[in-house]
Amino acid sequence: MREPHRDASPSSKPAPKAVVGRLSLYLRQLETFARQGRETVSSSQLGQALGLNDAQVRKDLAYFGQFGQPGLGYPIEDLTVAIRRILGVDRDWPTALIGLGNLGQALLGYKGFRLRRFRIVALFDNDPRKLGKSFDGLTIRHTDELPEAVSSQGLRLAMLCVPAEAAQRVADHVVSSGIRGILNFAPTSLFVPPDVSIVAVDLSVQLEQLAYSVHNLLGDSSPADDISAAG
Amino acid sequence: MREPHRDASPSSKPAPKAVVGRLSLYLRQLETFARQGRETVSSSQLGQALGLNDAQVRKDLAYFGQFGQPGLGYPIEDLTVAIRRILGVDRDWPTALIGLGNLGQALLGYKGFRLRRFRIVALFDNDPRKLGKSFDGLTIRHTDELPEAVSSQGLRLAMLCVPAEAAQRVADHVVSSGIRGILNFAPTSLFVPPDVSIVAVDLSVQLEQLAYSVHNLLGDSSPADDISAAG
DNA sequence: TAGATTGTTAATCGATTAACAATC
DNA sequence: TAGATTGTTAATCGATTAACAATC
Repeated sequence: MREPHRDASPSSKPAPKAVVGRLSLYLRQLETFARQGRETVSSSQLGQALGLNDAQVRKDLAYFGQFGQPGLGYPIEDLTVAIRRILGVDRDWPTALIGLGNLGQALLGYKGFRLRRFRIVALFDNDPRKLGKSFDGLTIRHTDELPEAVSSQGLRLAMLCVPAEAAQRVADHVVSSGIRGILNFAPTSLFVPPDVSIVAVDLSVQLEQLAYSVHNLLGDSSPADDISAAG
Repeated sequence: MREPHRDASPSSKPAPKAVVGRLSLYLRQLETFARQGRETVSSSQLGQALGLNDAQVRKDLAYFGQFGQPGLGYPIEDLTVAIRRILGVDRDWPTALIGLGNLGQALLGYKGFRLRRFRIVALFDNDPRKLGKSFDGLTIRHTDELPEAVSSQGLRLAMLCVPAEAAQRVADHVVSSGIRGILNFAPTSLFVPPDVSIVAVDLSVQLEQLAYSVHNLLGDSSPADDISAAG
């Protein structure tokens, strides 16, 4: 048996957003290592698997506590449990899906979310042709019914897949219904109060970044021959 | 008539990745302004619409040339054209979609890509049950046929929607087939040669970031009452 | 013990913001 | 002209990497 780690938040500094993003990557990689039957991992091994510097791995983890043992590395099982708790993915997240166009319907079927305990338990759309239809055992309701659903179903997050023109209006309604986190798939910037979190998934922006680098960086000159990693 | 801007790349410094990402946001906002009939915009107006600092807007644009006029701001039409050219979205990008599970099928139907001239013109999947099936007038082929398709169809980008376990293997094949840009939807880190660009779209990581901030940042303490923006 | 590896401080690097002369 | 706004330099802020004593 190992000693429990000392403290889940030893320093008072809040973790930067970039650190939290990497925490998700660490979790996923640790799960992969665990499936391979490994029991410990060093910061350099974990970093290598993700294309990150070993010092960065140690520093990131140190934001949240002391999880490793000098000379031995990090216990995979314990660290996995700790990161799940830090991220808040050690419980279910009842989630509303708003907007059932192409993308919305796909997200509904996407297994990656279920795996991570994000449960889509309510569907909303204001298109009269869609109201009342069912997907996956869930009936599409009008967003007027959001506040009721938030309290009766304990909704905490919403995935927003509505057209750009409607996004801010719907977001305002989502927020006033009591939801505190929005994953925004609409291609537009949203403004929300500071006690609401928002994460933008901007597919066109990401494709444009790809186009830029293929177009500008690689067409003519080519850099050194190392290897680059990306999630 | 206005003077043309002086140079599309006046400084020798390469643009940081973050700047390129914001360039996409500027482009989208400029298109919105243009639809509203506006002809010029100042850095502070553009920044405000996106939740960015005005100095940052000016500095970002200055990486690529002199587009504005002191006292007047930026001409929307000209700047739009310039940014499209810089990003490389002033032309079609023939794109392969690899992996036609839930997510892949949804991306095929997603109109946002077409709007931006990313054309999905070839489908690949190695599941025997899917081979030969058609979507949207395109027949699903085995990835063995990728090299041929790259040369005959001029494919330049690939969207990778295969399971995590297969992703690296398929990516290697995609790269050896001559594709130079990958949009990776598989929840795993990929390693590619330095002359290949890769952008990760990691939905679970993004949802976990959302869970973290809802869980940790907002539950207890709440910060000041300004407003935050996100794409 | 000797070798490995952590947690953390210091050094480096890069990105954002403020300030302002130049210019429309 | 006076007011507005750019492009750019300097100041600030934050994030990454290197280095190393402490520790298993």
